[in-house]
Amino acid sequence: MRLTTKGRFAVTAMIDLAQRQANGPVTLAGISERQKISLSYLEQLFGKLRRHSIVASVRGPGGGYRLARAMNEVTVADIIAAVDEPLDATNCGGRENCQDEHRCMTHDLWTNLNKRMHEYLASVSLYDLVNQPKAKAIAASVAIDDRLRGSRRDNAVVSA
Amino acid sequence: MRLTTKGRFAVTAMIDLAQRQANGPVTLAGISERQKISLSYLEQLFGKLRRHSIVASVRGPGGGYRLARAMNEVTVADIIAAVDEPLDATNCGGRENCQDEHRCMTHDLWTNLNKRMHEYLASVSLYDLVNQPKAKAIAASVAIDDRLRGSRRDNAVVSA
DNA sequence: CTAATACCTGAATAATTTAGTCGACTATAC
DNA sequence: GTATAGTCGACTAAATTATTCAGGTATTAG
Repeated sequence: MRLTTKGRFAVTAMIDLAQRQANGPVTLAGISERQKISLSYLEQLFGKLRRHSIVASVRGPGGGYRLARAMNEVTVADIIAAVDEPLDATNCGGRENCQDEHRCMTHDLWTNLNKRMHEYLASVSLYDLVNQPKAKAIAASVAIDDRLRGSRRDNAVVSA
Repeated sequence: MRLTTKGRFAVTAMIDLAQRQANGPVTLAGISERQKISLSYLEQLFGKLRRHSIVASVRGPGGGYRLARAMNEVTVADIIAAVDEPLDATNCGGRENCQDEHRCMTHDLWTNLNKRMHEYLASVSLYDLVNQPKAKAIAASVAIDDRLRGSRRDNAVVSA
């Protein structure tokens, strides 16, 4: 699981779409203008989102894109996975010779963190983002945090 | 907050360091060989980690790197922030003209998700990663269990 | 039917980031 | 003094990200 500016564009565009689809299909031209993302880049991203059945297209005048499922059925993980395709199988993709004990151990630890990240992003839906009662959002993240043992929780900073 | 292969290299290297530092300073050459990361790339990464006071260096023969703080005082967010520097201030970095109502709203929603991501990564320390229940042993026993019971585990892909 | 709209596709390319390489230098242990 | 190992800077190759261009196709309006 990677989290890059590309995924950020996709999530931002999807939030825009989710917010506006009530009035019918949303055009990429509109998203492009509102979110300042180049139209062709959006076309590439939405091509992938469509092929992953996250959005559906309506062609012709008055057309555009709409969500293919309910808002709470679309997670941030779905969006990022659709757009980042290459799914980056870890270095030693399962069967590569992990001769060194320690090498394999580190590898396991990393993939485990990766898995947790994925679970977290899969727990946040488009619905959560758009209908964000702030208390709810915090409660959700705390619930996730509680599943971790012995971790530090004091440093805030959040300059992400 | 970005999560790229660069951050992955840094986290992997830090896990390796954390596991081995009990025997004294750990050399980059060793990490390079074990984790298959080019030495010079590690030098770049550890230069940043050192300048962020996450690791400390010991020069000369027998030297290497050690953690600058206790394992549970170093979070994944710390590591990634140190290595990914540019801290990617969101498009409209606070004071850019957010004339369109909707534009600003989407922006807020995005930064909120970003913040939660950061909080999550800040809740996972190096200690958590290194001292987690041995995935390997568990995986092995589960595999045996499956053969005995003939049960089917839907392997949930997670190929993040 | 025609024209306008908007999705769809692929290719070329610029910009940026990632990753690796090289060469010279500094501190320290022995 | 010599070998070890970090430190620094600059250069380069490869990959990814983002944009632009140049065509298409499906659908609606008139």
